[in-house]
Amino acid sequence: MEDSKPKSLNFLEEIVQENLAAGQYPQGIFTRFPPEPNGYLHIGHAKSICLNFGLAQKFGGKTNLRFDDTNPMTEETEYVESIKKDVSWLGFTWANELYASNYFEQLYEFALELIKKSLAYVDDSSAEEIAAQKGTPTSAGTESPFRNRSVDENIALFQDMRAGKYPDGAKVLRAKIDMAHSNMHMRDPLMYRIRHVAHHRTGNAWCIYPMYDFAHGQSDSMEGITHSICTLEFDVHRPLYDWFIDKLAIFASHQYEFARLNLSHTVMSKRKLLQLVNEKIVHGWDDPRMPTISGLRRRGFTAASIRNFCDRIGVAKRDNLIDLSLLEFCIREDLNKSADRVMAVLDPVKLVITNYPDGQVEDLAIENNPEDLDSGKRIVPFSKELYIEREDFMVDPPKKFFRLGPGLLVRLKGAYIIQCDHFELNPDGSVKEIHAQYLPNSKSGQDTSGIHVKGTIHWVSIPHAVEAEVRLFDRLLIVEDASELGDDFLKFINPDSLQVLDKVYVEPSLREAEIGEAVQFIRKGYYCLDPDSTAERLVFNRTVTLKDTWAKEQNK
RNA sequence: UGACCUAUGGUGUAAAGGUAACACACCAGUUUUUGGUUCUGGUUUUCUAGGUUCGAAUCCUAGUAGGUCAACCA
Repeated sequence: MEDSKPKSLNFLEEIVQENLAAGQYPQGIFTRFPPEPNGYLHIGHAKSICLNFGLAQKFGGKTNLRFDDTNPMTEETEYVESIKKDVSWLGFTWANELYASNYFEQLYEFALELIKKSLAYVDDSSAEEIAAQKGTPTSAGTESPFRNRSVDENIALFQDMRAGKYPDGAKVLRAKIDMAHSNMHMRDPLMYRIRHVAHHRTGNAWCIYPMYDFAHGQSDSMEGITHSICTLEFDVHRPLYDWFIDKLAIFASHQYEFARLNLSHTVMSKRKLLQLVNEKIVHGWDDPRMPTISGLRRRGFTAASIRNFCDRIGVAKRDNLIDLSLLEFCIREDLNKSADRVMAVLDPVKLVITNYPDGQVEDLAIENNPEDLDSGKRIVPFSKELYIEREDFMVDPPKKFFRLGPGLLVRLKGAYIIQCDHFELNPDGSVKEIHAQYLPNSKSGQDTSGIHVKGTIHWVSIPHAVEAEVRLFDRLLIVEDASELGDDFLKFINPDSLQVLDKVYVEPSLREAEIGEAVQFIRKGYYCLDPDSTAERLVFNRTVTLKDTWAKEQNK
């Protein structure tokens, strides 16, 4: 039985459903994810990946991974590898791994075909001359003096271009359409340019390379792509996309456009991300502050959380600016269910339990995850001297401070209730050491004290503590919307986007942590072990904080 | 003085001419050995003006606002 009330479809799904209902694609639908291998994938690409693969999955189709490698100046195999890794990591399997460069010979034949139909010509004009011929959006262009060369001359010239008889920039192949067209892209667009540059896959086999517009649609067509989805700015390319397919009389792929993802407090364009890397504002493409897939992965985001995020943001044709808090919600939602809880004291202050026997150690069994009863328990050693969080003690606490202060009672997580009776200050006025007494009959799980305390705080036993480094990340930009900042965006970098804590104490179980494994530091946030870690020194990345209503309360 | 795309709470996204809803965010309460989690409730919405219609977020017209387009980039 079909659902009587199907979940509402997005506009792309509606299109596919209508096409299918009309019997247009009996073989099923085909989509493709077509990155240019000139940089690393970011979360905007993740949206496109989820859309392309998701559409095919939903309607029983398939998705190709096609590298749009028509510009040898900028493309490298390094990027191909990282892109494949990221798409796989996100959890998608492509039907075929393909390259636009696979089609160079066929595209060349297509070009000859258009020349023979008098629909393309070789132009000797310079780049500047061609730009001048284009006119402006509000005034028609002018025709090139080379526009009416004979078919035979064009064929000979184009063959010579391929044969390498001309230097870069000497000639181009142009489509003969309409220099007065209201769409600039239809004013005799370039099809081929000369580039005596080695290509990462075809080497020196070619010295002419097709432009995006002459490669993309035909590549789609050759692969039988039914739904070629791309971002809004390609909308104006669609008439040209259709024109080439029509004149070549090949399988009609269709292009559909959606609004790209914009995320608050960050930048998304490859150029700007590259700038952050090159100017060493971040430490690389996989810096955990970067919105790249590799950065998010290193930061501790799970593939499921990113897929979920892409699902929740939806898809439409209007410009959007997604609040970072939605991404944070998605990772918290995932990790809350799956991450084991551990204790780590980020800003330590010493606590002495004066009535606890010297030298005694208790191995406490503490639940790993209250959200997952199957996760079991782990052993955490408890002793007379502990570290607690500096912010969990106040000399003169306000009314609703449910933590430690002179005379106040608080529970040590998984251990005992304690009461503070004394503290010592450093010369600078900061707290040096806190003294408290524990209630021996208040042990966690076997509490007969009858006392209920409002607060529970985390701790680490000093003799058992493992020292670690913790890296706290925050939003990259101090402004929400970077869209109109232009190159000025560097002035709005958050100076506190990275904060390194080099003397953090974590419980000993963390010695067994694995790179990338997510844990929750109780009351502090979700963290994961960074690849920079060594056997001697653990380095943790903060993925995201926990929601903190106390902090919010304080800011009021 | 162009063409094309778009306009729904703070942010996104639904509602196929018939009660404007869902998520995030925010606020209040509940639960809790994490000020986490859970659960409950709440605040806030159809760009403007006309028109068609019994009825318009939806259709039409005109405005307004935002975006895109003039790389031998993709």
